[in-house]
Amino acid sequence: MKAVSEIRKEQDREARGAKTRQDILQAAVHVASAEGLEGLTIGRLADELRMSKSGLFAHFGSKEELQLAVVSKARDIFVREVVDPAFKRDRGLGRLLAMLDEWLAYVGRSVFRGGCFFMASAIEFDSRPGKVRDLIAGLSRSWLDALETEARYAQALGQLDPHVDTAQLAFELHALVHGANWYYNLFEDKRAFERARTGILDRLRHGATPGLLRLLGEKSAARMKTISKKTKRKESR
Amino acid sequence: MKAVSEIRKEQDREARGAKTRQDILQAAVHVASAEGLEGLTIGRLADELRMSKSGLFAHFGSKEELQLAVVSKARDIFVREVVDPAFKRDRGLGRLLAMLDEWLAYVGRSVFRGGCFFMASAIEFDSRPGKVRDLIAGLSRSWLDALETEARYAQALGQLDPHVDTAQLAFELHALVHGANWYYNLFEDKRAFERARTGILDRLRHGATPGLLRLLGEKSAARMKTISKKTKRKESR
DNA sequence: GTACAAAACGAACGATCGTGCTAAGACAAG
DNA sequence: CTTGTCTTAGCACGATCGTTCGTTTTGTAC
Repeated sequence: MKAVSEIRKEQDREARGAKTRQDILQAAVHVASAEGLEGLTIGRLADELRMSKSGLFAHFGSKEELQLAVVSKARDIFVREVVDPAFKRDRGLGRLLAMLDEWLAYVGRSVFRGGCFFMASAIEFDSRPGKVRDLIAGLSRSWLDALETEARYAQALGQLDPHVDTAQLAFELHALVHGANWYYNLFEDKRAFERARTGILDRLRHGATPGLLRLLGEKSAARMKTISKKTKRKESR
Repeated sequence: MKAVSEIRKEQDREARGAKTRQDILQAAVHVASAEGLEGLTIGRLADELRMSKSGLFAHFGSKEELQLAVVSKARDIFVREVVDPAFKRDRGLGRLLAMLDEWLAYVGRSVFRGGCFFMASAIEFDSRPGKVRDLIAGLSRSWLDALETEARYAQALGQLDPHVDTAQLAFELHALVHGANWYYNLFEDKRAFERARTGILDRLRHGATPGLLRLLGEKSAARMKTISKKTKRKESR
């Protein structure tokens, strides 16, 4: 057992160290998104933060622990940028659409330098067993499940045809955003997002119940205005 | 100008060296698909082939040249494994479907250890300017265009509704295979391919002309047998 | 003030990176 | 056989990798 004062002291220390740790992770997450989790280097990171290699290293103890911390940090950013805004919407079709829209927007505003952090790290680690891979796979699974869960809510709420295979739907919606991330980052072409959104709306419209189809139509029309107005003319060359 | 004999001699040398070069690239392409093009290391590769680092290095002159050669080699393999089989089919919907099927099959039989080589390297290099990135982007563009071209043929042949936006269609088909590659390699779950194929057939059916819809239905039924028979039971848990 | 613990540092470890430089071996031309 | 060219090897370079170790700095408790 520790005295109160000792605990107090430790908390202060931790708070002080935690500040540095967060600064490190903030920088690390952006380096990793551009260079990959394996390309992320302790020396390079220390230089960027004007710290000593050993001082930085002491916060994590091993490179793998650093990578795990970076993935967790990326998760926090993803939650803040995508999940939280979307979850302000009511459950069901509205939230599902918001999740996809926020996700596309987060790719589009390049929250991470190298596109969606999790798509990049998933492909980097998918054939590299270990804790890092497991963590990435788990987070990816959760997000995919969250999409499917929302589709099920939409069914329960009568917004989506109950005959629709929600796992299939989640797979396809996910694939469309994946495709947009790929297209946008490789070709630097913002049309990727229109394409993805068109696909998403088609998938959702396909299983929408007649009553809610109008609702969806309104929503989508309102949202599409922002993006597609300028590019629509370009497309009809 | 060179004498005939000199040219003859050089060709022999080249042929001898080219054999070694091909052996190197064969190994390199598989290492790169698992570890990434940047993770591919000259020393590691030399060990694997029981060559000296410098002897191997002399074939390329720089790491970037090696990477470029590896990407070209991967292209050759992709052509042999996917493009050639698909292009035996007649132009139009048949070939388009064959391209996607062969592509999925090539991902499924893990021609490269780390999933589809080009998806992995595209994401690795998309935020890393240089010749390698340009080469990958060019090849990706060609393949995407090839999909769209075939869709246009399908329209010209009356197999596909001429109102369908072929660029949009190609984007979505590509995204579905992309999604399957991601899902399969991350979760090691072969259902990825059923999902992708279901999505692909939905996309094609959507714009199919009434006459050819029956044809498509037959084709898809014949092909689906092979894959989904065993997994269909698993799914209905 | 002294005592103590956490945080950060500096220097070095062995390993490996990409890349040169030089020489040995293989083989064809004269 | 000599000569020249191409292939492969040997060796070393400076840099950087992840990691360890002992020390110094910093800030709080007494």
